[in-house]
Amino acid sequence: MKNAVAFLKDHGIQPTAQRVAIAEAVLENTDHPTADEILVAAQERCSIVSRATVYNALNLFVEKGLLRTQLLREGTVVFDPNVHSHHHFIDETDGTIIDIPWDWLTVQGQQKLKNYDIREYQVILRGRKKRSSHKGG
Amino acid sequence: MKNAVAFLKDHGIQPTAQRVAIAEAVLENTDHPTADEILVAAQERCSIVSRATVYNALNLFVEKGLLRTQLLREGTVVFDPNVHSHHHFIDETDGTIIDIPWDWLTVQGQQKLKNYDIREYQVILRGRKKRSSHKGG
DNA sequence: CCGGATATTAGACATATTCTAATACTTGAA
DNA sequence: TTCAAGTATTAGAATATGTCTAATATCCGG
Repeated sequence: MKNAVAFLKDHGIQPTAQRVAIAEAVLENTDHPTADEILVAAQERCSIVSRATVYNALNLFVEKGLLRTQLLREGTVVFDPNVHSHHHFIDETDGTIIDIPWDWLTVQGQQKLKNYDIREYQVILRGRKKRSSHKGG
Repeated sequence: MKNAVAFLKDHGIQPTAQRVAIAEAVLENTDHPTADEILVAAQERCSIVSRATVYNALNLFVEKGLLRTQLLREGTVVFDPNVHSHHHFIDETDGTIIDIPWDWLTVQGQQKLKNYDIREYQVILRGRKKRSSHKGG
């Protein structure tokens, strides 16, 4: 996040020190962090940020379209700065969540669902990431 | 659930009065209830059932393969007596969760995911159920 | 009926999230 | 700079889901 201040302003969000720290902690984070993980990262970054402020800011960011929540972990919501359509893979060994590009997968058969107005969908896959032999992973 | 007692026995579960009430409350319930909803339904059914027993029994049923948990609602797990592969549609107006048969949808492109061992997957769709004009729904 | 294994229970505990009400900051105008 | 109004932050209380504990109750084979 090169310019979190401008990014927040562009979305009509007053860029306070706390919000900038929270934005920097989450907006380029592809690890699907929880609110608590974002709290820790934001506190490391610059200022004294309270838990309530992290929740307030995250909910505001979601409302303003900077973030989306995803139901991918038991007991807690995770935050995803990728607000475009995509799929998710969950590694069962350690719970790692990985974004899967939208165009890697095609879902066919939606004409069967003619009684439903589908606004969005995603494929959620579970399994294990293979360790590739010659490249890092 | 015509014979919850036999069903529990078949799965190696001692069929106490509480467990039978819980089984009857959840095993033919396609509404994807939460633990708390199951507690209420079980209490209506027959006996004094405590919250702890509901959680104990539900976790046991999951372990023994009678139920599966699904992450489809914020803040709480839901229980699904359909333990076979299927998809889910979530009605955004009221949160209703509807099972979608496995063979209605086909997911293509999994060769792109050659670095992942996929154990299972499902499509999660969100939108609104249309009211069909000549049939109930 | 006895005793050991198993099941149930209330309430304590842990955690995630929201609410409340007080305090602090920001901003624009005088 | 100072003021006031609006906005943001905060600690801690409140709520909700779920687990744990330790005491009690039930079940079942002998």
